[in-house]
Amino acid sequence: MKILLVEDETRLAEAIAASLTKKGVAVDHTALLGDAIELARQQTYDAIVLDRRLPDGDGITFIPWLRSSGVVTPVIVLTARNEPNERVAGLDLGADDYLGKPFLMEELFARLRALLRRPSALAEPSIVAGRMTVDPIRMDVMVGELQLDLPRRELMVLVTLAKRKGKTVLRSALETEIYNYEETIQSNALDAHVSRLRKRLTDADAGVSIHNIRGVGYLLKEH
Amino acid sequence: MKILLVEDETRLAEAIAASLTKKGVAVDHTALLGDAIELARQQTYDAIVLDRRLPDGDGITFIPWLRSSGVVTPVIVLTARNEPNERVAGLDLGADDYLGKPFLMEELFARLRALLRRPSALAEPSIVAGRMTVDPIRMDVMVGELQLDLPRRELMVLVTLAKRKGKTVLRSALETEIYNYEETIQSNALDAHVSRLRKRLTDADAGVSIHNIRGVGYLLKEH
DNA sequence: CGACGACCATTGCGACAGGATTACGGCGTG
DNA sequence: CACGCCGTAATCCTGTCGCAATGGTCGTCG
Repeated sequence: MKILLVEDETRLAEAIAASLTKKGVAVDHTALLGDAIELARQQTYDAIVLDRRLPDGDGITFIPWLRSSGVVTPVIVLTARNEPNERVAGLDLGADDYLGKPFLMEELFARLRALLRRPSALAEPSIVAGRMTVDPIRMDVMVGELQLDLPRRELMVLVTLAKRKGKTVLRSALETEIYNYEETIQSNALDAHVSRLRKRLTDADAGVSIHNIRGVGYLLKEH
Repeated sequence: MKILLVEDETRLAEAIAASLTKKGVAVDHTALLGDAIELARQQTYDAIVLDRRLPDGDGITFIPWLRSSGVVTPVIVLTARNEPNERVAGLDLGADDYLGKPFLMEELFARLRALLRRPSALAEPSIVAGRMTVDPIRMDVMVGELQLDLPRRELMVLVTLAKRKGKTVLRSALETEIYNYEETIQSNALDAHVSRLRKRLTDADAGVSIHNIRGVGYLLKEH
C-alpha cells in the first residue's frame, strides 16, 4: 500500500510518515500542492492524505483537479478545526473523509483502511494463495491459523505480489510500490528482500512460491 | 511493439531504451532530427518519443513533416518544462501527448500504452488464438488461466505473429520488429527462437502452431 | 523421377547478463 | 547493549542469447 501525504507541518508529517511506515505503508511526502500534482500525475496511490492549509494554496483545490483527471483515489482531508461547514465543502468537492487535528495515528490508519475497504474504491478483499491469506488493507498475513509476521519491506513485497498473484509484477512496479521517491536504491536490495522472503515462506510452508521472470519482474504462484 | 526514440541526452536516452527494452519494446534511437526522418521513412513504428530540444532543430517540426507524409503514428513529446503554452503548440501541431521532464519511466510506458489503446491509433486489443490470449500492449501471454512466461525475444516473436495471425509475416519484417538497427544478426538466431517458441507452445498446449512459408516467412495458425 | 541445392528445424555450446544468496556493518529499538 | 531489520556488495549460479553444426524437407531442374 502506498499513499501520498501532502502536509507542510514538518513535525506532523514526520509523525504520520513514521507511523504508517511502521505498518508497512509506503509514504510519499510533500509540503507543496504543486509537487503533489506532479507526483499524482506520475504514479497511482492507494490513498491521499491532504492538509487544507498549504503554502501554495488550499489543499482542497487539489481534489477537483484529481477527479477531472479521472483519478478516483480516495482522499482524506486534514483540517485544523473540524468545522461542519468545512466538512460539507470538502465532501462536496469529492473528499472521501475528514479528520480534524489533532488526531490519533490509530484513527488515521483506521480511516484509511475503511476507505480502502469501500466497494467504490479500489476495493481489495483478502487474497488466498496456497495455505496463505493476505489482507492487503490490514497489511497482515496468515498461514493456516497462525499469523506470519514479516519485516516491513518483505511484507510489502509479498502483499504487492499477492495482489496480482499469477501475473508478473514488473520489477520497477515493485520498486515504486515499496520505496518512496526519496529513498532510491542503488543495489539489489529488492532481490535481497525477495530472497529472505522466499526463505520465510518455505519455512512457514505457505504453499506458494515466488518466481522470477528474467529481465521483467516477479510472479507469485501457488503450488 | 517498436518505437522510435529521438533524444540527444545520452543518459536519458539510455535509461528510456533500457527500461522499454526490458518490457519487450524494441527501441530505435537517434539523437538527430535528420536521422529520425530517415528512419521514419524506412519503416513504420508503433509510436515515436520525441524530445523538443535537439542539436539540429526543434523536434516538434518533425510532426508536421510526418503528418504530411501520411504517417499517423502517435507521437509523445518530451519537454524540459511542462509549460501550458508549449503544450498547446505541440498538440496543435499533431503531437498526441506531452510529458514534462523529469518523469518516471512507468509514466512514459503507461502513456505509450494509452496511446496505443486509442481507437484512432493502431489500436491493439487482446488477440485470442487457440487457448491462448496475447495482450500486445502489456506484452503478456495467457494460456487458459495461467500466464505463460516467455523469454524476451520469443515473446516478441509470438506477439508480432499473433498480431497478424493467419497471415504470413515476412522474415525480414520479424527481424526489424525484434531487433533494432544496432544489433544486426548474422545467423539463424530468429529460426532458433521460433523453434524454442514452438516447443514451449506445444508443451503449454496453447492450441496454436507456427508454420513456415518457405522463402517468405512465418505464420501463426490456431488448430 | 531422382538428385542436388536452398532453405528450415533442432540442438548443444560458450558468453554473458541478471538474479540468488549470504555475510557484513550501520542503525534504530526495546 | 543485544537484537532484528535493512542496504550494500561480493560471490555464486542460472537463464537467455547468438551462433553454428547437423540433419531434414521441399522445390527445381536435368
